[in-house]
Amino acid sequence: MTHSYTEENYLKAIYKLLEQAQNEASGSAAPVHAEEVTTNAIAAKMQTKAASVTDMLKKLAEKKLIHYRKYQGVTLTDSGRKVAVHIIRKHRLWEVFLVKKLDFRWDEVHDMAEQLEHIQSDMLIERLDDFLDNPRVDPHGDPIPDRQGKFPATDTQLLSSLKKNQSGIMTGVADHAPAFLRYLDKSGIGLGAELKVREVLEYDSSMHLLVNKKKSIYISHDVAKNILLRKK
Amino acid sequence: MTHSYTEENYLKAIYKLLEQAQNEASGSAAPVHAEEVTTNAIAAKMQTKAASVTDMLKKLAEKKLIHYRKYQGVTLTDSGRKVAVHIIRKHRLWEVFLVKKLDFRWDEVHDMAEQLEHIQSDMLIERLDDFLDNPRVDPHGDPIPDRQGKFPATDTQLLSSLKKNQSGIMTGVADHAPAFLRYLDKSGIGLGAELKVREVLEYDSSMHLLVNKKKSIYISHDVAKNILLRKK
DNA sequence: ATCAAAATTTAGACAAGTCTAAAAATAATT
DNA sequence: AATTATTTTTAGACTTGTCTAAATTTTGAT
Repeated sequence: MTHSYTEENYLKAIYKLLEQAQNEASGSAAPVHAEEVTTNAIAAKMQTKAASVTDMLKKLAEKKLIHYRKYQGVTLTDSGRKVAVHIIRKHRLWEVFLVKKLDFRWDEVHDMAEQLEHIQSDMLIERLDDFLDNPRVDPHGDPIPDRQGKFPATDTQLLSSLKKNQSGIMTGVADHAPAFLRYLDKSGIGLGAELKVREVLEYDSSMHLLVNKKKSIYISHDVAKNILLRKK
Repeated sequence: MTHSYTEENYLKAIYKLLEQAQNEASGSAAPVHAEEVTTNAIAAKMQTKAASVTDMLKKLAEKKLIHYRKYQGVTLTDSGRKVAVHIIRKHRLWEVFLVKKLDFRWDEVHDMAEQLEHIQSDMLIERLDDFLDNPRVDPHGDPIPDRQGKFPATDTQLLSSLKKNQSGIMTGVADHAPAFLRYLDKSGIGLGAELKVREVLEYDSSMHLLVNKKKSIYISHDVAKNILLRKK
C-alpha cells in the first residue's frame, strides 16, 4: 500500500514523461496511441544511469505499478497513475502553501515541495487543501488534481501560437526553471497578466508584446513557447 | 554537512535519552556527572536490535557526532547535539502548525511531525517560525529552541509534587501518548488550566483536584506524575 | 539484408541500514 | 574471587538503490 520515496519519484517521472509525449503527439498529426516512455528518457529525468532505471522498472512492474516490456518502454498502470497523480497533488498543494502562506517566490519553492510531496498522511493533505481554500492551480498555474485524482478542466494554449493583435490572460508556464521564472518577474509578466501581441517578427518568430496595456516588451520565440494563456 | 534520515533519528533518540537521564539524576541526590546512554536503551527507543545500534554508533562516532567508548555508552558531541536540537526545533514548530493552522488535536500530530522534522531547508523553518508568530512552546507545552539552539527558560514542576491546597497553571505533559492526551481532554484538563489540589490520598497518592475552579476530578498518582505546571 | 550505432539489459559490485547467531566484555551474585 | 548472567560487539548475510562494464537487442543506414 505504501511506496518508497524512490519508487514515488520514478512514478512521477514516468507520469510526466508520458504527459509530455501526449502533448507532443497531439500537437502533431499523429494519432495518440498509447505512448511509451524509454529507459533513457527516465534516466535523464532522474539524473541516474540507464542500468539503475532498468532495475527499478523491474521492481515497479512486479508491483503492478507499470506495464513494462523489455526493450520496448513503459506506461503506467491505473494504480501507478493514481500514485503519481497523488504525489503531484501533494507537490502542488505544498507549493501553494509556500507561496501564499510563507511568502516564498514562485522560483524558490520547487526543492522544498520535492521533499514535502513525500509526507505520508491523507488527513494532512486534505486539511492543507482546505486551509488553502481548495486552490485549482499552483503558483505556476499548473492544475491541482482533486483527491480522486481528477484534474480541473483547462483550455490554455501557448503564447507562441498567437497571431498579431490577438491577446490573452496568462495562466501558466511550460518551463519551471528558476532562471526563467525570475526573467518573467523582471519583465513584469506573471499569472493573470494580459498579454497582447503587437507584432510577430517573421525571421525569428520573436514577439513584441504589450503587457497589461502598459508595458511594451520584446521576447524570443523560446520564451513565447513557454508561456501558457487563455485567449480572449 | 547533511545527515541521513536515520542518522537524524538516532541523534534525536540519544538526545532524548540523555535529557531523561539528566532529569532523573537531578531528581535524586546523585551528582549530575556526564550521563551516558546505553546501546540497549537506544535499541529500545528506536525499536531496533542492539547490533544495528552498534553499527550506527560506529558511523556517528566516525562523523564526530557522538563520543563513543565501546561497552561504556555514548554522549553527544557539540555538533551532534546541535543536529538533535535542530530536529527537535523543526518537530515542535511543525506540531504548532498542525494544531494551530490545520486544527489537528494534540494527540494526532506526532506521526506527521516525525516526518516533517526531516525536511531540509533552513529558510523554510525560519519562515514557518515567523508565520506561527515565533511560538515558545509546542501544543504539549514542550519548549521550542530558537535557531541558535537555545531553549526558552521554564520553571515547571510535576503536579505530583504539590501538597494539599497548593495550585498552579498547567504548562505541559511528561507523557505524550495519544491515549493519555485524550484522557486529559475528556477530563477537561489542558494547557493553561488552573489545577488546585483538594486532597492527596495517603495510601496511593492519588489526588482530588479542582480544575479551573469549577470541575472536581480524581486522578491517579501515575497521571499526576505526567502533568507539568507552574506553581502559584 | 546486412552491418554499425544506439539503446537496453544483465552481471557483478558497492553503500546504507538492518538482522541473526556467536563471541567478547562487563556486571552481578554468591 | 570465581562464575553466571547480561550487555555489547563482531561476523556474516540480506534489502534497497546505485554503479560500471560487458552482453544483448533494437534501430538506422547503406
